[in-house]
Amino acid sequence: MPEGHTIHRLAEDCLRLLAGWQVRASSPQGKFADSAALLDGAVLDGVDAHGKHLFLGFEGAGWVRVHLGLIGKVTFDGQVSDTVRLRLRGGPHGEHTMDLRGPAACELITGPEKQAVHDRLGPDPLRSGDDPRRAYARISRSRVCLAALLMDQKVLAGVGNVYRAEVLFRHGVDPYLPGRALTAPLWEAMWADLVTLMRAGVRDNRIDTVRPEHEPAAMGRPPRRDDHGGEVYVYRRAGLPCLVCGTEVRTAPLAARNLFWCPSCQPPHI
DNA sequence: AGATAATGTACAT
DNA sequence: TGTACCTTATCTT
Repeated sequence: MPEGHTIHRLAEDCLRLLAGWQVRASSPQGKFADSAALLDGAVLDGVDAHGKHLFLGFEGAGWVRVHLGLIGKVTFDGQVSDTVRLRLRGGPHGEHTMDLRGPAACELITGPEKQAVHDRLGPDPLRSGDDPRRAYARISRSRVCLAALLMDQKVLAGVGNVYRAEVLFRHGVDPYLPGRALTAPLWEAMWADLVTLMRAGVRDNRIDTVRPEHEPAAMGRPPRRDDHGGEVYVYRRAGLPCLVCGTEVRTAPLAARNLFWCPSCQPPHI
């Protein structure tokens, strides 16, 4: 379930369960075996997350950069499996196991290489101190539509297909609005909303975006949970009635992903 | 701007 | 058995 909140939650979990102790590192699936051998016995001494990149720091050995891609997953349940790219076992008595499966990237890098990743990413709503005006400087100069810009990690880091659809809906913004037509106050509001939504996402380990007054219970509808466990307005709800106005939610491919929106709550610009 | 490849799982047919 | 997927790097137009 990889959007930015997942990665920041993983960083917290790794810090809590594994950091500060020597780890046993292995690669049952094999692809990371050489690097795992270098890490084996090192102390995990730092974690970091920026957008959808997770960094695990090992004393004297550098950083492991992990990107989950579309299908990567991390579990802490210790189930034996031969599809595990990287297994870390640690904690005070070696009782915690982190298993990484199917990542798009898992590589051992240096400090400067880590910095180069930060340099090519935009501000992240989950990194306190990141400046939303850096994103706005690019958005306000672009003719590309907002739905594409919100997913561009050079513009804004951490937002994926769910948060882009939901933040556009929550602000009544047409996904096809060109970036240059977005006003500064509206961008400030969308950023502030992303900070709130994504922090809740880290806390709950899932994406919930529906305001209490639109919860199915409050609307007299039966309770509903979407496929990924959270409550959302439009993501993957194509053809279903909008939770606010009842209009059918629409879908269309945009920037290689399925976009979802409500044509009456998010009316077309001009 | 679009098409494709890569990786693992879950759910539909 | 097929297909969708909370992604993106790398190709071709």
